Amino acid sequence: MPLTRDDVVREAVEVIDANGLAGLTLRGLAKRLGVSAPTLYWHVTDKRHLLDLVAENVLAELPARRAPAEGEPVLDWLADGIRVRRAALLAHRDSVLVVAGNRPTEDALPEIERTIAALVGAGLAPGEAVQVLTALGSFLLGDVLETQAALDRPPGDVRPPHTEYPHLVAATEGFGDDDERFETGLALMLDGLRARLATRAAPGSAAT
Amino acid sequence: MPLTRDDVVREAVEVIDANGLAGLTLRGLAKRLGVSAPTLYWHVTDKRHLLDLVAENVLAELPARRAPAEGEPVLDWLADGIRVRRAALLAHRDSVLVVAGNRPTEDALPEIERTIAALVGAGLAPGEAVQVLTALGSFLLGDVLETQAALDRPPGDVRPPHTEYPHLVAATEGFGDDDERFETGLALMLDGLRARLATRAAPGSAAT
DNA sequence: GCGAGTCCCTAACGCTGTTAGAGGCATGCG
DNA sequence: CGCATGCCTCTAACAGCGTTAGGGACTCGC
Repeated sequence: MPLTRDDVVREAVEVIDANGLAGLTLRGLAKRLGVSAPTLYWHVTDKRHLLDLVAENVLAELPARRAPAEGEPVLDWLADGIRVRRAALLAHRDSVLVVAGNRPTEDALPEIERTIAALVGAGLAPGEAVQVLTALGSFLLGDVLETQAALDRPPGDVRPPHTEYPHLVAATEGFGDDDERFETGLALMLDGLRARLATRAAPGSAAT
Repeated sequence: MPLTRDDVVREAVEVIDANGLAGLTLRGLAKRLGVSAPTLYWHVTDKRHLLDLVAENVLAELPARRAPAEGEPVLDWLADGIRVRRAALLAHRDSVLVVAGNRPTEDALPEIERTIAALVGAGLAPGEAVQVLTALGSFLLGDVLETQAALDRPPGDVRPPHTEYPHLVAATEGFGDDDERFETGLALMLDGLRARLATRAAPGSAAT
């Protein structure tokens, strides 16, 4: 059975997961597939193209998203979607470097539309809803980027405690892990959003 | 006058600004400096090392930060610091790719200490303060990453409007520019932080 | 005068993405 | 049956990359 494009993409994902994005070479990938390097150019136009397909493949792992359930708070539903995305990104090494810069794929549009609809339904202006959604996306991207970057450089990263910085020392103790740090940031944004929605839905409970 | 390490780093920054990180090659950089490629290894141990120095150089452009003025709201002061950082990152192409993964430099510590101190003074636990600060940093990084990635891929990026997605269409109209999008996200996080501080400073104005 | 240190050079190695061009192998058509 | 057409793969090779080996000037302190 001949090699398919999907075989190539899947193997590329495995290589990246194992060796990082920098560890992905066409020759190495070809060898793993039992094929010579130029052969890959029959299945894929470019390395850049291959990476686009890899990004698509990673994002396609996201489970299809349900609409918010009846009576379910919109913000809870929103937070859940972000957590799912974060998990998907964290599941693949260097995922941010691969995914960043990709405009949303055609088939991601329905979900974006649905999410914006939910936010508009909650009281946001359409443009505002997109801004809020993008901001959440930026935070997600930055968080995963830092988390994965920290994983790449662990050797001897312990710094001698500087007693001259008392707050910093105190902080490193009650800091928590990556998930906790993420949840703190997410809570911040959602709380801000909640406050904003409150001023929209009930503009003073008296005026207008 | 012989070449100095600073000459090399400064020229590297210029090359990245002009041609992007991928456009930086040691041979090209050497030619611009009127020198052969291996000569660079006299001034710098590695390309990786050079990039570390570039990152340091970019971050060093940040103006020394003052402590919050008497009576100045801490959150305003905090927001200002973030805006300054964003401007510095946006001023250099691919800055996120260069800077990401660098643990804070030794001489960034005093400022971090000062910021944490301000947040703790406002009512946060030390660990919490670091989490909040990191979250703001993640958002900043993600925002700049997306902004710069969008700049790298502008050719024919206009998508035909899909009338099947009414909210999306409505949203693209009132969307605003990059700065506005950033300010929306920043406001979200700061509002969330404000709400959190309110519960700390005055824990119920009745209980406890 | 001379060793040490500084700053630069040419030559070359192994790797990368990528192209040129050819060949085998199945299928469908005359 | 013979033959052409697509599919899938190959070897050979190119230019460019980061990097190393080794050497050669030129300046300083002794």
